[in-house]
Parts: sequence; structure tokens; C-alpha cells
Amino acid sequence: MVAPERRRRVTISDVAKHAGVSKAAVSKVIRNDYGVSDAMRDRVQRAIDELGYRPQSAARALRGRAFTIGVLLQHIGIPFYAEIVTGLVDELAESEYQAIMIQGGTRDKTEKRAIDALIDRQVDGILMIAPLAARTHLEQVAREIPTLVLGRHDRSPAYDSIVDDDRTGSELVMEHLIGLGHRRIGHITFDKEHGQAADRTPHIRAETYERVMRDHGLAGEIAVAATSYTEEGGYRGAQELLSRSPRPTAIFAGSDEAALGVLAALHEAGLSVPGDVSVAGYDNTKLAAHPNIALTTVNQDGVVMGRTAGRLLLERIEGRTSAAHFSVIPSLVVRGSTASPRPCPADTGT
Amino acid sequence: MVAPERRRRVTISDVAKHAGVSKAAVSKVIRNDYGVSDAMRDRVQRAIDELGYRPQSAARALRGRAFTIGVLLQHIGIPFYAEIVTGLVDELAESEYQAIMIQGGTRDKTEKRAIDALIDRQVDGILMIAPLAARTHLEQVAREIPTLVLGRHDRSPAYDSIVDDDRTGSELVMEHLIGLGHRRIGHITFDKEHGQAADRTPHIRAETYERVMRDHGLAGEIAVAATSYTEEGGYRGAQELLSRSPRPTAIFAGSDEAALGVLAALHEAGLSVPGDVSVAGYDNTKLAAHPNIALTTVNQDGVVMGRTAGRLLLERIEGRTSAAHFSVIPSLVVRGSTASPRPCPADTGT
DNA sequence: TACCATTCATAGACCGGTCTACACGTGTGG
DNA sequence: CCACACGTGTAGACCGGTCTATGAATGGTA
Repeated sequence: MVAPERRRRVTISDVAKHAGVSKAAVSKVIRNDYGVSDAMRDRVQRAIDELGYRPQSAARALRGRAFTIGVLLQHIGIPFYAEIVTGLVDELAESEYQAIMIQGGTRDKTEKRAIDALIDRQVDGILMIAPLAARTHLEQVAREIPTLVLGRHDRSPAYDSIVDDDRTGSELVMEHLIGLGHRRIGHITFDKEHGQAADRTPHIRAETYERVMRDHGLAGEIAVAATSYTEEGGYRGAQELLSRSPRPTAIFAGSDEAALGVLAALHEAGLSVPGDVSVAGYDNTKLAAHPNIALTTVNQDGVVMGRTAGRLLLERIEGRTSAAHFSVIPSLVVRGSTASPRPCPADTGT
Repeated sequence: MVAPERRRRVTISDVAKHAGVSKAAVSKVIRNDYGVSDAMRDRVQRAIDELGYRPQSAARALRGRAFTIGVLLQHIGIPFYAEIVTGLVDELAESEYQAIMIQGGTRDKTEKRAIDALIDRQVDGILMIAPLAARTHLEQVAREIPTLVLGRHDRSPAYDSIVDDDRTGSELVMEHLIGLGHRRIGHITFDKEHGQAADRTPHIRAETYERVMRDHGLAGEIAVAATSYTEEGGYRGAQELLSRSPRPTAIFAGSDEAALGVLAALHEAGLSVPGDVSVAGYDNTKLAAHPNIALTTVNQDGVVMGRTAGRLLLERIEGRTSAAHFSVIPSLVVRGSTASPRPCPADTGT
């Protein structure tokens, strides 16, 4: 059996020949360039339609643009990232640009490979969602390609950035919990070993947690478990916090995913939520709203962030050279996972 | 302020000049081609390392390969897809190939645009996860590019396919529920209007549901809500099923996501799970395991499917012309969301 | 009528790779 | 000693677009 002949693609030359004009003319029509008569435009457009021609991105990229925005994310399974991408794709839908996504994984090495892959594929702009790489590396990339970094607080004149105001968001959670009467509040953060510098989101959330605790005279109650922002990290972190005596009456997890792990650990330990322990997360993942979870959390509008990212990137590609920095104001979403702590005799006795 | 000079990339000519050899020689070394002496290889490799050269994918694509696998998925937020991608990326990690993902959305038009975008970007192979497109369109794509379709039952000699044995999986769920003593079992499937033909997963799950019901003499109890496989679809579907009188004692949702919606609807209606209604899903999403959800569901190993997909695609790219079709055997995971129905006086009275 | 500016279309270089065809030793067998 | 095969390296065409430089045609003005 012979493999079916792989049909040759329609090229710009085919269109030119079919319309009886030059390649350059066709190219101009495609790019909506200056200096094309109406008659020529119609004629070429008809040829394009008749042959079903689509320009080949790889060939365009060599000289001009690839009309591609590359998105770097650690893993496509992270729900909050999905919202960002939704926003980006929305924004790009009206343009000629297409978003492609690539997984960077959770290690520097794999992330670097992914970033290189995007650059090698000649994307016109890169959206990096919470990248691990050092700032100097990001700046180096930004020198080659318009870059937008989402979710990191280290601004740079070399690239645009969009970031949630993690300070405000964390304050909202903490004031809520303390307002409910909690004093022993634990926090779950991201392990410093995983390359979390002072400018990273987890650090700011943790720092704010500690500051608010101190501001309310609760310095002695500070309890931080440094694991990770995954469900598994939340699970381990909660086990660590619950082993303390007396145990905390509330846990502020640095992310919704971690909060899910906290809920799992509490369930396993036979503790009720919010009866025994209140739980709060961060991100307002779609899942947090599910009645079986009903997680109090911080809402940062991922879709809007994604849209903004798209707009800023297109601007950069069009030639803007000044850096833009957006900070999104989050809001608290109170659900069933937080309540006032049960009055407990042990509390007064201490 | 002047924008920083955009540094010109190192090209193959730079490497050739630096090593004092021809472009062709460098190209041969890169591609590990025949006819290169050890001395030449060392020399070129040193130049590559010294200059930090990486070949540009777009340029390679024009003549040879782009070393890129394109993945089409409806939306990156779908948890089961994340597992597939994990498997694919794993498999590709050892090769030179990179996976890029693109969102096709839930409409034919947007999906077509996404597929075209992958083709225009000269990917070497395409993995389509549960595509909406008509079979003829898939075959047309497959004629141009090695293609693997995952999650559809319409085999074709033109492309490889990997599919979960939805018949077996659905039987497992139904036998489980019936074995527990349920008779009024409802099902939530995907709306036919959304282009769901007989070869699609939702249709097979629904068909199997009906067949098993009939086989057990429960033809009269068949109740199907055709909404969608999303959480919102599950929610609406459950409302529809629960409005029947008497209401079903169990609901088999076609996907875990839909099952989440069912749980939400039950919660809202003040019904307990599994006390009042048992719920089962399909896919064994990570979330289904969470103790707050504890969903009985069908496990299909997404990671293995992804790995297999990667392997098959690479084989195709290497030249295999015969079609390969894999069917993955699923297994039932029983959790807390299913139990025997409460004995109810209304049952006997009917 | 001659000259110039403007508009429109084209030829051909170019991007950075791959790949084919060929040149140049070098050893081998007749 | 010549013909030939073989292993190694190179020149240059080529992929499918973009873009620059140039030419042809047209209209307006002195």
C-alpha cells in the first residue's frame, strides 16, 4: 500500500500565478500594505479565496512577523492560569495573532528549555506566568522579544508586568480572620528552596501575614509551614500546623490549591470546617465556589489580567518602548469555610 | 530615550565563520548527519558552544522539520487534558521535540482556526484531544501532517487514534450502581446539537447507559438529560432529572466535571450524597479524589495515554504509514458518593 | 510640450536554515 | 599507472514569505 501523496501546500507564488500578478503584490494585499489599487486587491483576494491560500507562519517569521504570542506556564492544569489564558485568547481573537502555550515545569532547567523553545520558534511576544527564572534572565529575554511578566513583583524597565496586589489581598484575608476573633492563625507558603526570592508572590503573602499578625499583637502566634502551593503542599503544611499544641483555629493557605490540601488534611483528622478550623485560600479558583468546598478566598480577576496582558503585548509589538506595570486590586470572597472560632476553655487558661 | 539595540541572533553562518568551515558542515553536525569526521564534529561543536548557538525553528521548518508537536485542546482548564499533556511532555522530553498547545474552544469555527494555526506554524505532528471537527476534516488534516486523534471512536486509516474504552467504563459504572440496588438511574450527556455524532465519546457513554438499563429490565426508568460535560451542564442536567417524580436515586454523569455540577445542584436542593442520591462521574480527575468530593468515577490513565500519543506521533514522523489504534481499558474507582439507595416506601407503591 | 511628483506594480535580494550535486583527496584493485 | 570507489567538505539552489529599489504610467503644473 502506498501512502497517499502528501499534497503540496498552496504558496504565495501559486496565488500570484493564478491572479496573474507578482508575489510582491499578493504579499502587499495580505499585509494590507500601502500602494495597492482596489482592482488589484479584489483580484488577489479572489485568487486567495479560490485557492484557499493561507500564508505560512514559519516563512513569514523569517523576515517579518510570525503573528504568534507564546505563553509560558508551569503546567496547564493550574486552574488560575486557565483563566488568564482565557482572557488572553479573548483579546487576541480580534487580531491576527494566535496564542500558543508551552509548559515550563517547576524546575529552572525545564523552564529555560521552554523559554528557549518559544524564542527559537520566533514568537512575536512572550507572556510569562509566574516564571521561576532570575530577573536578569528575564531581562535578557526581554531584550530579544517583547515580554510581559505576570505574577511577579520585581518590576523592570525591560519588560511589562501585571501583578496582583498580594499585599492588599493578604491583608483582606487576615483582617477578615482576625475580625472573626481568630488569634492562632497558621499560614502555608511556598518553600524558599524552590527559588522564591523576596519579589515573588508567595514571599509577599507570607510577609504580609506576619506583619498583620504583629500589628495585632499576635507575634507569638505566628506559625508558618513552608511547603508549596500545590494541593499536596497544602496537605503537608496543614499536618505540620495541626501538630502544634494548641492547634491553630484558622489556616490561611497561600493558594486555593493548597487550601484544598488543607481541607483534605482536616477531613482526615476528623476536624470540621469551619467549626474546628477556618480555612481561607487565595485566587478564587472556579473550584472554590463549589458548595462542597465553599472556600473563603481572594478574587483576582484572571480573565481581566489575561486581556490586559494581550493588549500590552500587542502594544509592545507595535513599537512601544516604555515599560507598563499594572497592579490589580483583589477583593475578598467570603464563603462557608470561615467563621468565628468556637469559644474554647483552653484559650483563656493559657 | 532610545530602545536598547535588539541584539542580532547568532546564526549558522556565524558559527561556520567562527569555526572556519561551511554552513553545510555545521548543519550536518547539528542534524547528526552522515559524512562528518570526528575532528570536524569537535571543531563545530566547540564553536556552537562558544557562541551559544541555537538553530531557529522557523528557518528549519521551511526546508526540514520544526521539531514541534502541536496539541489541540478545547481549553487548558480541563483537568483530564492536563494529565494527557503531562504524559506527552514526559515522552517528548528525551527527544528534540517540543510540545506547544493551542486552544480550540468549543465551537467548530474557533477550533478550525486553531488547527489551521498549527498547520501554518509547520508543526511536525498534531495531537488532537477530543476534537469537534468532522471526520472528513480530520482526514484532510492528516493528509498534510501526521495526526493522532485522542478520545474519538471513529477510526480512520489516515490517522492514529487513542481512545478510552467508554463502553466498558460505562458498564462498570452502571453495573456498580445497579449492583447497589439502584433502579431509577439518571444520566447526563452532551447535547447532540454540539456536533456530537455517533462516534463521539458522549454518545457511547449514553448509549451504553441505555443498553445496560434495558438489559436489566429498566427500560422504563431511563432518564437522560442532554446538556454538556461542563460543571454548569451537570448542574442544569441534575435540576432537570431531579424535577421528575419520583426522582432518581442515582445519577451517572458523563464526566467528572458534570458530576461536580450534579453535586452542587444536590447540595442546593438540600439532598444528601449518597444518602438521597448517589452520584458517579467519569475520568477520575484529580479533584474527584478530594475528600470533600469523594466521587465514584472511572479511571482512564491520562498520563499513559499522553505518553503513548507522543510515541506514536514520533513514529509517524519517522515514516510509519500504517495506522495505529489504541484502546485503553478503564477501571472503576469507588468512593463515598455512591451507596445503596435508602429503602423508600414510595418505591413499592408505584 | 517638457518636467516633476505620485501612484501602482514588479524584480530580485534576503531571512536562516536544509539538501543536492559536485569537487577533492586517498586508498585499492586490476 | 590508471580507473574507481569512498569518505569528507563545500558551493549554491531552495523553502515561502517580506521588503527594498526601481520602473512604468498617470496627472498636474510651468
